[in-house]
Amino acid sequence: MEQTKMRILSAAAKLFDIHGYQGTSVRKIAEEADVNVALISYHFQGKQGVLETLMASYFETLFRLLGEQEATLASAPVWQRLEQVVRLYVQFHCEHAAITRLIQRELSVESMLAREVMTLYMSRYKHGLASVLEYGIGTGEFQTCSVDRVVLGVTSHIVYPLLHPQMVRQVYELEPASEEFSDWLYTSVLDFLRVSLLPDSRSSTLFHE
Amino acid sequence: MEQTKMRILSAAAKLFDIHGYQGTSVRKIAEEADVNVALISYHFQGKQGVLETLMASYFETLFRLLGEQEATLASAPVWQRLEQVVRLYVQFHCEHAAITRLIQRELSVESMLAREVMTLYMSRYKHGLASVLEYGIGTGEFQTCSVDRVVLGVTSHIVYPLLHPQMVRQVYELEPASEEFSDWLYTSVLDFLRVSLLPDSRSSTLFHE
DNA sequence: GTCTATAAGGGGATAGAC
DNA sequence: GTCTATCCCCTTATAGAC
Repeated sequence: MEQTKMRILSAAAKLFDIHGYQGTSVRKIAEEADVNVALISYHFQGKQGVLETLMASYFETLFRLLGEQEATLASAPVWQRLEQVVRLYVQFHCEHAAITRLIQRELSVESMLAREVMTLYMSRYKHGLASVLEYGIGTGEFQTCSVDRVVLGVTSHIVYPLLHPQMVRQVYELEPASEEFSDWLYTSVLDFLRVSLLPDSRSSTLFHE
Repeated sequence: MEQTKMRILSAAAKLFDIHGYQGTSVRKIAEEADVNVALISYHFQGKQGVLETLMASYFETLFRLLGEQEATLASAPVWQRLEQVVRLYVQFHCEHAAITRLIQRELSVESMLAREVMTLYMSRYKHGLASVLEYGIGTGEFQTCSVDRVVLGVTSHIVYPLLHPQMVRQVYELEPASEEFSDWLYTSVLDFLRVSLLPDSRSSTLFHE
């Protein structure tokens, strides 16, 4: 049943986030989902299938949202488009913090199981931001700079705090899942982009080749 | 024997980095170290003891280096002290990239084994950077800002690329272990700090409360 | 300090009944 | 689609010989 698959995915997302992928057994997932163990293999061909399904659905959702936005903003001024893309990235990561954490963590394991699947997703993931930056540089509205490095800077800013929610709670006294946190992150990243991309900025070699 | 302990620690650091802590078995560590399995329990009271020893030695080394630097630079101008502290952090993280990756990854697991041990280390870890910033703000040489947020920004910048060495290789065409990468990271972080801390910067709300 | 042998348990996956 | 029972492998840790 479709409901069973959803229960398994929810339970797995929760436990993978708390204990890590390797630290979670299919038995624990079944228990948390209140579902028989064998159903995990039946519906997802095993534990790795659950992970891959989670990742796929995460990225497909992000790409769908990016596509929808692209359609409505295609002719808007480039800075406004950048603002909207950044807002989408920040909100998406915050809303799906647990899976973001899971993906980023597993991605840092060199012998990751689903590495081939991931490289494809990551390339489209980067392109969502990079394409707007490249367009702005092309029209001369943005300073010439290394797009790759700016994208890495933005990603670091957004993702790193999500990787350590307990630190964010202590240091920021902000709930990582809250709207305040999301808003603050959005403002920070835009400031960073302003400094990196807009001319009339004071002399800085930041992210410029 | 002391050599045996070192062989185990080296092997464990390598395998934990490649496969993750949970993904590495004591048998594989023993094999990689060319040492009998039982010696891991004998010398480190089990697998977790190896992890804790690695983490402890990592932080003790960093804190010792910070202390030595503090002693020689105590009376230097604050911006120069900041430069030296940042250089130390960047170089240290790059030189010990594998253990940095391991620690940051395991730290993002909510049910991490050695969490109590870690919180103590992390507080001193942050203080190394924060103390210089606070001093500079106190003398009025740095703009008033949220020290915690600047420290998080710096940490994100340094650590995130190290978490994804394969991405760095593709995107930057730089070897994450190389001196060029370390130098670039140093320059980037200093630029970031200049924008965040020094007055006469163009209007930016970045990291200011 | 080092080794062998073994204990005691948990892991993922599946065959076959319903 | 769901469940039970089971297989087989690998895990960590340790007792006891050397």
